[in-house]
Amino acid sequence: MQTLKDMLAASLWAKGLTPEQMRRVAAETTEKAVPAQGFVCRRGESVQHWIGVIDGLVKMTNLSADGKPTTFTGVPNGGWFSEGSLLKNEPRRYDIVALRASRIAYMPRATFMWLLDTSIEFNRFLVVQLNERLGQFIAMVEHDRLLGPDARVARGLAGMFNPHLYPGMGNRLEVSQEELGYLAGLSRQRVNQSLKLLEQAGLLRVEYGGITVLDMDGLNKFEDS
DNA sequence: TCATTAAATTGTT
DNA sequence: AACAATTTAATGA
Repeated sequence: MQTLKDMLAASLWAKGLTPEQMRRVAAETTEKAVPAQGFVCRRGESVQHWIGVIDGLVKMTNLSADGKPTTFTGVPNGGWFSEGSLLKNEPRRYDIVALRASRIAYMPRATFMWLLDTSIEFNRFLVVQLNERLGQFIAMVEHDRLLGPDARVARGLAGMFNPHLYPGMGNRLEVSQEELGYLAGLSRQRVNQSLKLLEQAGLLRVEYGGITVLDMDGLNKFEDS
């Protein structure tokens, strides 16, 4: 559990800001508690905020025509998202749902645009963030088609520890196996099997209410068929 | 602080 | 999907 101020201070993009810039950001960014399974924001809404996860875990998800939910990625503590839709000024394409009770930071569009206009550092950060995100999604398409369930769990987990997108993550992720199932698109039972396999491979440790990553590199390289 | 109970999560079928 | 086992959190003595 951390405060909005802590989170801002820990965010990479905030490091290059002047004290005045920092003050404005802190003053205009609001915080909201979202219960588990609650909507952080909905598909179709016009995008008015850049959104950060102060504490908790959210997923970017969508419903296919036949009602099957598809989760694209999870965003843990310290992650910011929505810059793409903000820049394009289009309606939001995905539902953002809290996987557990979370506290969310909302930076108004005006503040975001102002940072974009005044801070070189902020622009630099965004370029890196967009590039990382692009890589993440490309990799995800690849994985969904080429890798088996065990590897998908492995890569999905590894993706949540991306230091560019989600700085300051420890090596422990507090997420139930059920939640991992939502993220990987697998049943809880299958996730349970996968986690055991990965544990036997020495890549992570399965714990009550979460997992601890032991070998990030190994997770990224894990393959099966 | 310890014991009991309820709730959440895991492991297995 | 259902069930049992396990862990944590909450309660009260």
